[in-house]
Amino acid sequence: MDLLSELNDIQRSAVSALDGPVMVVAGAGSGKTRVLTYRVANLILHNVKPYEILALTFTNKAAKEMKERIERLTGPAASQVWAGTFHSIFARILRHESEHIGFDRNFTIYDMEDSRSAVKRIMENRNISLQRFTARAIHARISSAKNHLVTPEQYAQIAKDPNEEAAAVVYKDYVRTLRANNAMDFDDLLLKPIELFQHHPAVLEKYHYRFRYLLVDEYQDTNRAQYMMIRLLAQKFKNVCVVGDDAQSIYSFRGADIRNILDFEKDYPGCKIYRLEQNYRSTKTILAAADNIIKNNKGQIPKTLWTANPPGDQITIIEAEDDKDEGMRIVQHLRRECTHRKLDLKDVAVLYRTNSQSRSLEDALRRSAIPYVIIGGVEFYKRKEIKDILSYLRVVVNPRDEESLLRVINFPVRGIGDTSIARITAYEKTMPAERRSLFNALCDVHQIASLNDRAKNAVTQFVSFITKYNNLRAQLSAAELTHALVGELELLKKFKDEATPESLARWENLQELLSALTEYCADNPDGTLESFLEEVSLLSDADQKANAQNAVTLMTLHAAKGLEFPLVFITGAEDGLLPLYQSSLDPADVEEERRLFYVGITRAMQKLFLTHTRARYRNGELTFPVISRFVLEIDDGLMHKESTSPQSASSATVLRQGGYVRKRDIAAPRRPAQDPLPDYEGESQEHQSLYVGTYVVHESFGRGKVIQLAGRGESAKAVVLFDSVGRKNLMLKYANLRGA
DNA sequence: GCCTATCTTTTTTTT
DNA sequence: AAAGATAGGC
Repeated sequence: MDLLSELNDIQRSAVSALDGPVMVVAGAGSGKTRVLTYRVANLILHNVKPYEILALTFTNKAAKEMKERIERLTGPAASQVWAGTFHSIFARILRHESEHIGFDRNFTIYDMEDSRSAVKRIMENRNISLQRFTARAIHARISSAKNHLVTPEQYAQIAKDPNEEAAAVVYKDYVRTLRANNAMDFDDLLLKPIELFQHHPAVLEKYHYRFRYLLVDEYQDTNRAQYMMIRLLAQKFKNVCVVGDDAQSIYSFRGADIRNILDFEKDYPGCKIYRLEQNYRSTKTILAAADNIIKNNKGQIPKTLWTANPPGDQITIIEAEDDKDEGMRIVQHLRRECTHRKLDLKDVAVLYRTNSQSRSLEDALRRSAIPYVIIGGVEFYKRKEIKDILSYLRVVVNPRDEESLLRVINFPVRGIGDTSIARITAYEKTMPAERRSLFNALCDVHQIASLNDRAKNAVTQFVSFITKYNNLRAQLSAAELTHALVGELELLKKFKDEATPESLARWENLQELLSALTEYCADNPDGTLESFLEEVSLLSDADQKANAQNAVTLMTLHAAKGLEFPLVFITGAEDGLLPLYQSSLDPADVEEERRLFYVGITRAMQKLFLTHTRARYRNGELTFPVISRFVLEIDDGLMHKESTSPQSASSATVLRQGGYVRKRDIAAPRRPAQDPLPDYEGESQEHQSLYVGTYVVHESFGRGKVIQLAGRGESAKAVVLFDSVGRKNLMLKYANLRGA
């Protein structure tokens, strides 16, 4: 077959260089997926065994699509290629090699919620103030340490401030707890294989031969642990091909290290480097705008993307009144563009920075009866009623999983409350170490003198319930077992009887879980309950069921990575959202936000819209954003502004000098950075003199400095840092502040 | 032990 | 706006 004729010169070289280290620097839309799939196909055609090839992708969906494409090129043998995410591939390896690292092969995979709740419990046990340090922050530090391959011991040594000292203490306990629970968190799925390979050279050797050829997609978003894993696996044969684009690195917040791509040459001397610079996806206009923006970042690998595509239409900037209006305008343009360009709804993506923005967009689409799918958001498997059932299943599979056990021990309510649990855990502490676990303590319930009979009975019943299903695993399929378990708990009946809209939604969700399991068992005849639970834990947002119906896609900018759409709307192009306020202080963070915006823009093939609002609700508070600084980096000639709606004709738009729209008569002096309360209707006259940074006097708290102002009129609030009592949140209506 | 009403806090992206 | 924490009634 003439595989190579469908590629351009550089793509062909990258696909043809079979042995040795290869890096492909692939700009947006330059056909990097094509290179990856053709490369695998080419390896197979050159008699490399499909099962000796490991392709690590960013999502399970990408892996699945890649395998399908390879299969089309080379035939059914391609199904033996190892393709998947780092997490799912190494979870499989860990189960296989579990005896080497002291875990049982049925270990549970903890998601962030589980991990956080374990951290919280440890903090409570250690009497670490949850006021001072949130479980969330401590867990974030632990996770970051793990991603940078820092052990608890090392972390304790380098801990400087009280935050890090607290985290160090918790980190040690946390590692112990997870081991005791026979559980691993997401980070462990990367860390444990490294430990395994480092401590068991023979095992590593086995995988050197197992995975003779390595391919890594989205290399710019790998973290130190992933980097180390590749290095270990590639050590022997050095057949490693990485593909990435430093301009699209958007995951440093979870440890991704751009150095991995920048230093590839140093790490793999003699490597071949190919640069894909021809973009096949977007119009000249869209590509030029993307380039305008990204060149404001320092420290990029220099490259010039070009395209043979036509110039296409200008980018349209829409200024909406508020988030509601934003949704309506998008609907209006979406309809028009779909008609003019003969596009389907599935050709349209609406992107946003934060998940919470999806609400107003959904409302608008629903009102207009336009079908849509949301990628991510509150995921199905994270909903309470679903997680409760999954927790039961996890306990059935792994009774040592204490997080799940605590979640279900009193759900549905069976009279085992906090007091009983405290008594049981007190008993647990007296147990001999080798069989000490919460579940074993429950089994010993009759020896716990402090427990009353009612609680004892409830515990006995609960234990026999779990034991029964634990034994049934051998006879029933995953779907049958879950059906029986849900039936015995009578949850469907309970939800139906309650008959509130929420409980009916739960009923539906539960039914959906049961059908998902049935489907899973049909697709995977030898799929176990364990494997189902693993698959569910490692699903990513982007793995969500393919867009079967013809519907508009709504998702975050992060989730859009790797995708393309003829028509793209990027919403909330406002300072505070893009870049996000929290990220706008550190220049390195602003650069990452800029790359995120760049990723969004380069998703668009034909036509791009950028929307921003003059007023937006955020966390229940009305804010008045200005247009994103990133939009102002685009050349004026590449965009035009959608005329303002009639009702806002009098609005004073804040623009940079020489901006792309100039209302004839706006004088609107740029409002000072330290803004008084917005005062459009003349409300809140009484607080006109209050600014961020001014000092005020409160009757009982004394003198303080205003550090934040929010809301207006009746609901106006201020955050004040008092000399005596520290930070306070005050309602201006009641606070009675006076100037100092 | 459990449920409800009422604060209080949060305020990002995710395998 | 929504989730979480706390307090008080049954």
